[in-house]
Amino acid sequence: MASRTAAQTPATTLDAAAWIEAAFDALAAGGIDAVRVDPLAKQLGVTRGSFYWHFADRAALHTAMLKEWRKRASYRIASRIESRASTPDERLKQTLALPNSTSRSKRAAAIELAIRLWAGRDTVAAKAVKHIDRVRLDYYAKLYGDMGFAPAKARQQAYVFYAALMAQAFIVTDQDTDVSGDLAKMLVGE
Amino acid sequence: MASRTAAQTPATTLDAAAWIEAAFDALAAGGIDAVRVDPLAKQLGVTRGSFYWHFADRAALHTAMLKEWRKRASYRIASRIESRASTPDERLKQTLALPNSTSRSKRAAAIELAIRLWAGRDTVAAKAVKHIDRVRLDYYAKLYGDMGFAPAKARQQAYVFYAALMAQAFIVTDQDTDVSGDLAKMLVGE
DNA sequence: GCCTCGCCATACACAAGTGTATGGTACTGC
DNA sequence: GCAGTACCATACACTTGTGTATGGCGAGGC
Repeated sequence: MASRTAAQTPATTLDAAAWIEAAFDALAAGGIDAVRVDPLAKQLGVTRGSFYWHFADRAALHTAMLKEWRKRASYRIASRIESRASTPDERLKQTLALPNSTSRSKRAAAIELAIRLWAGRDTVAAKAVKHIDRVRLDYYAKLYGDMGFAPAKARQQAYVFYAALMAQAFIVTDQDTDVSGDLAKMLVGE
Repeated sequence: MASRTAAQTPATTLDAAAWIEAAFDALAAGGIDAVRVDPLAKQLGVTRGSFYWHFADRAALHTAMLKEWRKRASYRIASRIESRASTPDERLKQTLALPNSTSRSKRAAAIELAIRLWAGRDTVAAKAVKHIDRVRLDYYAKLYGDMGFAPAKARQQAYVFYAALMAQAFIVTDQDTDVSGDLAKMLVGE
């Protein structure tokens, strides 16, 4: 639908990926209802004619966003599983130590929020969230299992770990009290 | 602005509180951008004429919602502090055991999500979230302190507790795996 | 029994967004 | 060098929402 003959993109033209990227910006800013064709076109410097070339309608963009989100979230986990470079507890600590004050991380947090709110009224979005949550929880549980925890206990630890990780994105503390280090000791270092 | 001569409400007429309540429904369903005058009027069975009697404009409703949310969230914590009926660990367990599958709890969770997403672009909403998060964290930290934890450790425990509590509302697990009991043992019962 | 006032309906002008139809342009392969 | 095609602009009809201005209607006060 949006594949040129060669793999080149002349930088003057747009492809579906550019629309999706701008759509994620809008999603982070104002939820799924803010993902509108006209504002996106203005931000991209084109008209709606471009959009309706790449997508059938607004709903098509929304489903494409969900697909892309699933792909990225799954890929991120998969690539961590592949890179057998460190011990499981170090991996958990590294995950907790991910920056969460940059604009990039704030965008990701807002996207997580928006998609979860979206999932409240859209079954497709709900399925995507449920799937990704399972992938992540399975991964964390596996790491805790590798650390020696029994399966049931590892799952509980994974849940609390995941909760703390998400909370860093959602809970607004005073001056970003550096809890990541404390959390690492509590949840991993023991 | 919306006070009758007597405190009676003839049940045929509306007051600002009814609008705010419907606004929270819309907020839970679709975020702050879904809080629109016309759809609210249709749901309430009246026209916009009623709305612009009680509120100056749409922004006035939004600020009233924030004020109401702050009031309720603060009141909930305050009333728990007042009711010195049980031990701190039992209070924490009771908080974790709150139902989270009912439509009422799902609405509350969606409101939390929507307001936090809203806070990303509205400074007033951000202040409200920051304030409520501090109130809640202070309360949980106080309970952990009463349990014997040192202040710093109590704050960390409170953070993880709050994170797990919020995660129950945000994370979508398979068949509502009953983690609340396990969490209580992990986070409170030791 | 009128008169005020709280409350809501109606009507209007305006803005923003959707989808569609159609035309234009630049690059492609042959 | 020409036809085809990928990509985008333009114009149109339609829908939804905002705010405002004004009119109506019922319940009490005097």
